[in-house]
Amino acid sequence: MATRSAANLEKRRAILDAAIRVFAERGFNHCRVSDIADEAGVAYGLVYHYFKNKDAVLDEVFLERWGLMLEVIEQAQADPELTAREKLAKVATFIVESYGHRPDVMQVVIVEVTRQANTFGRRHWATIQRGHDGIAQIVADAQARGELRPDIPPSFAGIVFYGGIEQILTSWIFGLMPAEPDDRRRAVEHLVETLCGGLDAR
Amino acid sequence: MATRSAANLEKRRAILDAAIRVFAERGFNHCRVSDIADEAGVAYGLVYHYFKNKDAVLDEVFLERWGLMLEVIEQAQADPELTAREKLAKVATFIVESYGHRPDVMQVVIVEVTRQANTFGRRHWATIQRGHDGIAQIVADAQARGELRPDIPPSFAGIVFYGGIEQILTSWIFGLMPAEPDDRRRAVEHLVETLCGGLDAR
Amino acid sequence: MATRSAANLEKRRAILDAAIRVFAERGFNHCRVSDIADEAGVAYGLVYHYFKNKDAVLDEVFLERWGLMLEVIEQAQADPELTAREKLAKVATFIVESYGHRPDVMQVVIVEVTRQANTFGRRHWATIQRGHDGIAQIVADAQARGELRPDIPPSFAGIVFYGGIEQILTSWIFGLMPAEPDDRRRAVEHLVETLCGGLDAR
Amino acid sequence: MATRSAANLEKRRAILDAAIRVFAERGFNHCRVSDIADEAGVAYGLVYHYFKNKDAVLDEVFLERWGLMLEVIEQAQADPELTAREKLAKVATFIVESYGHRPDVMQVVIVEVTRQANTFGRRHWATIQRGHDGIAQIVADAQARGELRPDIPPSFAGIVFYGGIEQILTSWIFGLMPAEPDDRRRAVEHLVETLCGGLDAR
DNA sequence: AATGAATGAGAATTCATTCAT
DNA sequence: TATGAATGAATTCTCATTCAT
Repeated sequence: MATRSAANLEKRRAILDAAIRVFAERGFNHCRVSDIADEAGVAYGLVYHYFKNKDAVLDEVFLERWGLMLEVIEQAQADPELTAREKLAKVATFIVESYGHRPDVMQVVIVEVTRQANTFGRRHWATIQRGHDGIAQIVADAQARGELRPDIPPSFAGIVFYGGIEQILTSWIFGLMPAEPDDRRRAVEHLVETLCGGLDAR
Repeated sequence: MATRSAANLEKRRAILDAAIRVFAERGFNHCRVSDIADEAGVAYGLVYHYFKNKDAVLDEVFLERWGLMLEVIEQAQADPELTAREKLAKVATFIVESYGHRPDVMQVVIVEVTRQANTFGRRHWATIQRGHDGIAQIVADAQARGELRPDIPPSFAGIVFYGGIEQILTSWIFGLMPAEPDDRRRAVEHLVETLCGGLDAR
Repeated sequence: MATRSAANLEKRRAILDAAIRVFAERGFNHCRVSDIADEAGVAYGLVYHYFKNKDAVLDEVFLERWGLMLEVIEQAQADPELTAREKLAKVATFIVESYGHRPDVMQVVIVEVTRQANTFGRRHWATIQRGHDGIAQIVADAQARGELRPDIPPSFAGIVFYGGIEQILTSWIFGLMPAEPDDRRRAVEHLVETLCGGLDAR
Repeated sequence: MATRSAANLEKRRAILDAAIRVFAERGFNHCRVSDIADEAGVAYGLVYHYFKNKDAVLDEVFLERWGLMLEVIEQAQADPELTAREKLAKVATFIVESYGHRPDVMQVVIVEVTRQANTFGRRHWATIQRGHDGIAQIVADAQARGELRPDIPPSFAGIVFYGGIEQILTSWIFGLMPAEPDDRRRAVEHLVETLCGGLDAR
């Protein structure tokens, strides 16, 4: 029975993983449900057995990954040991390394969901915002401690920070910038350094 | 003949303006060519007389506006009178005030083109990059003059700057932040202040 | 073994009863086999254990009830004690009271089978006709006895009688006429009186 | 211009006529929209140019014919020269001869619409009822004039009359009774004679 | 007897684009 | 320049049925 259930979950997982691959390769709108099924090696109808429709597959791909990110943001924010810079670096590192490990997943999350302001982005707006808000909270906390300057609205900082990361990943996704391990590490450093230290010469 | 031509250009213009309205209202993918024609008050086929296809209409909406921005960036970059901060503020102001004057145009440009990494964004990637590059150039120039710190790659700074603005506009477009004249002014100030001054307390 | 079998028949019966409910509520074509199973509280596949397919379930619902009606018609026809009017009233009463007791069953029989001339109606045409023929026989017998006029073909009378009842029940099923006990009693009286006595004033 | 318009209407008409043929031959549910288009000799999409969807085609086939019948009923009812029997005969004759001239149309109207209590029948219930009501009005008028007995509710008589005719046509449609010109003439006579004169021997 | 995962055929609908007038 | 009728490719989703366990 446990085996049965596990086998079933395996098929469901296979569909999700196949979806990530074909969504990343062809884009959500340019792949058919049958492409997912073929890639997963299952029958067409099984996709609809496990998912309400094609949208629901993408929803789950997004929510699964975005949920992990939200957890990291929350942990970072709540960690009393870390400075604001360390917290922001931790968040940025997680996102950037997510791309390092699973560029396909991050491509789907960003290209097909968060940047699709008219469709999936709008549907998941609240969830997406929880990410911005978490970053904003990190900033607000640091402002309250006097660690960061108080005259920039935290929500604004959160949006700019996230916008910056998203643009970086977009550049990687489309091969406009190298994304080797060192590039990724530097991206985090530069991002934190830019936003916290500022571009001004000292 | 001149009158005739002017009348023709008027119809062409009417189609473009109508397209902006319907693209902004329903999104490029959710409006039909006939919606554009209806909104413009012209016959279906006339859209195809003036434009190769539906894509070409959006292309032109995008290129028209993005071209203006590129000019502003170029002018700012080349202006020897301005500091880096002033140049960045000029660019940011142009974008932000473009949204103030024509939120529909900017919504179409951002939501339907620059954020559509798989379709229009990819097609116009080179053009979009010219914007990032212009900003990068402003940073590079300032670094060479010792006005900005030299250890952040200018191209990186350009991407983060643009990513930040795009995210701000996206928030405005979807009503997640107020976009009144004062909000827009402050957004520019905060953005420049964040990126140049940094968030760190002094 | 007997207990086992009884338990099994109970499940089978539960499926049939569930089918009647969902067929009546949503219509045969708008309910899935899983709806029947859910309503019966059994697993999907069990429906296919007891029935060849979805059609077979409806077939049985129909045949079960229509068989009862055929028996009543046969009994009425064969009863030497009854006049033609009494026989027709007996048949009409049975149908009308079937609706009184089990409106769901009669709805399914009429809406999903006898009126479906292209599908189930056609399949069960012979069975349905046995009803018309039984009524025709009642008329023919009465004509032979001089009780009814001989110049109306009995088969024709049977069709009109049945068509009249079916239309009455259809009106009830869709709430176009009240179907309270008194309405039902009067419907029988009026039907027999109309067809035998005629509408002409005397 | 008139030619153009006429040509267009011709195509529309061709689609309707083709639909009647394929609906009659295969049944509404068993034919695809492409069957209609093929039969009409037009492209698939043209069906959707002239009709909202497949349902709308059947709706129009029904309404066109049923409208004619309603006119005949109204005329008959309003004609002061006619007796009730003559009025009912006129209505019955129109229906029966409609079948004589266009058995395909009447088959579609009855089999695919009026008998489809769960789908099209329900949608057009109000329109269908106007037919029953018209007949009921004929009966009511005659009762008021003392021409028909007053103790049978006119609405009831209308339902039985219509149910009788529908059942007759259904028998014809499925070849269960001959429907030659003489059969049709006799059907009208027998129906009127049965309902007005009654089956009782005198 | 009982379960429910797995299969895959089938059909409506949309809409960009063409083209005759 | 202007019209809008005509074309037909493309894809989702449903659900009856099968079958391994």
